[in-house]
Amino acid sequence: MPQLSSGGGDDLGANDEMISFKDEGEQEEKIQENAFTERDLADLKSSLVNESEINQSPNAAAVRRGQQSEQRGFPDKHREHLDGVSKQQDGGMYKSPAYPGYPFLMLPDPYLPNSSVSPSSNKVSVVQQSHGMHPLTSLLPYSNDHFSPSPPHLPTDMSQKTGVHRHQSQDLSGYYSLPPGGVGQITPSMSWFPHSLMLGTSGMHPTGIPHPAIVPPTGKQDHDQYDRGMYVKPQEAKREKEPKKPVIKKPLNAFMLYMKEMRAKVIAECTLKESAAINQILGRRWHALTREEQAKYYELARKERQLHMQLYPTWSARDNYEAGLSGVAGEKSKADWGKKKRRKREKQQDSNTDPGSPKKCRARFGLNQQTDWCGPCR
DNA sequence: TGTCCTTTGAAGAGG
DNA sequence: CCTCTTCAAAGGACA
Repeated sequence: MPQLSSGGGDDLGANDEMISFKDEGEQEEKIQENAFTERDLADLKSSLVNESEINQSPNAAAVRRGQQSEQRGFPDKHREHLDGVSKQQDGGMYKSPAYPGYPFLMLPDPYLPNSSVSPSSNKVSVVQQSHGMHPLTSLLPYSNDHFSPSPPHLPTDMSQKTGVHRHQSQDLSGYYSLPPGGVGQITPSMSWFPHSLMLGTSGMHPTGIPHPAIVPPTGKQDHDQYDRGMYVKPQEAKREKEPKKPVIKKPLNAFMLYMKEMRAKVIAECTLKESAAINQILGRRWHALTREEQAKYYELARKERQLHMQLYPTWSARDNYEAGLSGVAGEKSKADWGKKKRRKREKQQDSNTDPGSPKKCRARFGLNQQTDWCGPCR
């Protein structure tokens, strides 16, 4: 139980990860530049990044405009910020409006179909609705009962914060989607409540909790049929009559939360729809965020994990390793999982022999021994 | 129809 | 303990 055992130390992420985080940011950026030969896309991406820098965090933008070099310093910054957040939690973390697009808890009611409030801009809300849900609907609480407005494990000042943390009770939410029309069923025994207030009264517990993380083990468990398991297409309604084990999905990490919120905005801005490209943009934007801005997501992710753990104390990420791709716990799925695993390993090996696998060399030798890296990686 | 792509972070497995 | 792998979201692209 790393999350719990680490308690407050868990905070916003492991420090050691931040090291790799730094590497990624630096190296991947270069990779991306090379990988994306399509000029327009590259331009679009860079423009988006710049734009986001300008809009969201002028400071970060200024720094970043110097580009990659500053990213080398980011990890330190980030590490600092993590420490700072975990120990201080205030340090301006939410004091600055530097990130106006983060009113997670400023939403009057994300479930209101025509809610005009959007996380970042008005135009985004349109897109969000087109996605069938408000990106921030995922931030609605599983149940307020599971968390007091000011959980003891959190710094006390967190609950005293204005803005985001002023709504701590809502903040302590699940980040699983809850589309407006998603009063659908998760499983025959589960119903989903469209409004967070309804969740608030719940005695939702692992046995019968309609939790957004729970999705039916369909062949394709996530994308199509369910958005975080929350809505059911007509055909799915039939399928779900068959008793199946619900699949509890992993809690979203900080970056995933960020992606969920910002994806619609990026899509709206650039009309790109390809997730791979969008994710690249989001990845760069993520790096462009100030530590305070990132801290919000780390904090949310931490709460998400804690809540997830409270709701599903017996759940383990390993469950989904094995339940795997099909979401069906069984021999077949295990076999499929093995196949995929094998495929990925093959790919890894290929990329190993293949020039240009920076991650490999970086992971193997570390940043400080770049002299040991192969040429392309260097 | 299923998988890949692409991102970061968390967590589990294995050496 | 460290490294590697998988999964989480997303939707177009592709075999």
